[in-house]
Amino acid sequence: MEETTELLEIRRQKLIFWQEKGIYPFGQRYETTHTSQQVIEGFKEGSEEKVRSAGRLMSRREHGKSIFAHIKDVQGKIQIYARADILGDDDFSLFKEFDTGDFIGIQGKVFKTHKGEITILVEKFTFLSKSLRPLPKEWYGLKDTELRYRQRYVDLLVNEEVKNLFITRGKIIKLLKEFLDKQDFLEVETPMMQSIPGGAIAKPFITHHNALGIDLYLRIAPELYLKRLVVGGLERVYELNRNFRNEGISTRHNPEFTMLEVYQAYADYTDMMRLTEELLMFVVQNLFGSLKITCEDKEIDFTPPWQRITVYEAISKYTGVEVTRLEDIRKIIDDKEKSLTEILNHILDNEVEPNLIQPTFLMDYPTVLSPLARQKQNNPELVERFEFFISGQELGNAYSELNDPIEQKKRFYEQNPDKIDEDYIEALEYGLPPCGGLGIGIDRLVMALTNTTSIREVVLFPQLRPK
RNA sequence: GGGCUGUUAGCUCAAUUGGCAGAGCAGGGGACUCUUAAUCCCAAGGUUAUAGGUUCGAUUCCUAUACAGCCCA
Repeated sequence: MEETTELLEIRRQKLIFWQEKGIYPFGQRYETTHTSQQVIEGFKEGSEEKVRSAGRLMSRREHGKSIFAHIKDVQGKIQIYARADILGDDDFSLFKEFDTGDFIGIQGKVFKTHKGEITILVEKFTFLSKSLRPLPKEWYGLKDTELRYRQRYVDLLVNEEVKNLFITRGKIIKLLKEFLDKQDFLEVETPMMQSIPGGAIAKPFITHHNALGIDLYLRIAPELYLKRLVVGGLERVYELNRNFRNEGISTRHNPEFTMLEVYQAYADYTDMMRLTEELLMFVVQNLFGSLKITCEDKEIDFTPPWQRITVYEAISKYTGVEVTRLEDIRKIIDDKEKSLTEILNHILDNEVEPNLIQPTFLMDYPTVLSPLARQKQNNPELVERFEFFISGQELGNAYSELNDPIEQKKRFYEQNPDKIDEDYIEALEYGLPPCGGLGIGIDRLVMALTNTTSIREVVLFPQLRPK
């Protein structure tokens, strides 16, 4: 697989050049005093402060006996200025051999150029690491989506907005945890390898444990384990981590995706609505300094209370057909081939959800769709459940948890008599307090908050077919 | 799974009706001590995704494959 092009060959030769000069071009630790932004923020006119900084050489402008260049660190870029009369002819000619992409450490005093850019005058430099491959020109960036996903490191390097998006993703996750931690929720970790994949309806990935001699499934949801913890007296828990579903890949689905699940004892789905509002309000306010953001040319206002509408009300509103019972949806689509749940999902996906632009709770789902949710006391056909939507996208799902082990077993049986998680039923038999549960799809939340339309843009290394 | 679109130099993009495959930047050589998409001069860089087919001649038309993107189920 040895790939040789002229460009790679030239860089290999540079490697040899440095070694012949007695410089090993894969250096060691380098102590810095300033990041790029600290240099800029700390600048005082006339102070001539000496700094040590390090970064990747991103551009170069050579003028005979002087060179302007930019080095880049995680915070940004800082201009550096090398002159033959400062470095001496030998070191200056060495400096000329740096390629864009190389990591260098520099030491020198800070000044402002005639054009007003804060710049480090290079008095000493250290080779930190050689780049053996050419970088795409930053000006044009890297646009080829396939290359961007396969070589995300290059994407991050040359596309500033991509780097910023993933920094934002990190902030969102930090803020979510910060809010929940303040509310006394305990972050926990439950098995990703499960012998019965529960908590959702989806095809799991199968793996094998050699020592135990059994097949295991990568989890499709952590739900049943988190509720076991509430049985065990951990009254407020959350887990924010990966789920795996062996299904199609699309702009909204990656086989592994990140989910936040929260459980709160003695609460119900109305508490989960308030929790959702407060949680997202906290995140959005801290991230943007406002509760209003622009997403796909539309202003989204996170100010609570959000719209609350039942599933049947929403269907009636958006199709114009009065629906009060599940069977009524056959008045909208009369397809004998399709089950009621198929028709319902079709109507919700196509007629209802695209209209839910402002944050909206769509509530009170039919019981047949929700085997883990508690029925409404005045109507056992419906459960206390909501999904919430922003920009027409489903971002989360919540319910008053079903804590009746007998009813739960019955519902599992109706769903699939061959795969009943008896241990979970047994846990419920010990007693699950009334409990509200909430799940939020983190990738989709990040998409909504960063105005992105493909999940691959918010996952660092999206799944692709190997080349 | 189905449909549509794309794949040309390291990167970003051209190429007329089927008629010598081009540019900018990067990279190489040279000039230049305040540039910042530096500038100026010179030279180079290609199995047009892959495999076939039609044709005197294919980046261009056809078939298949691979990968990707968008839409649909």
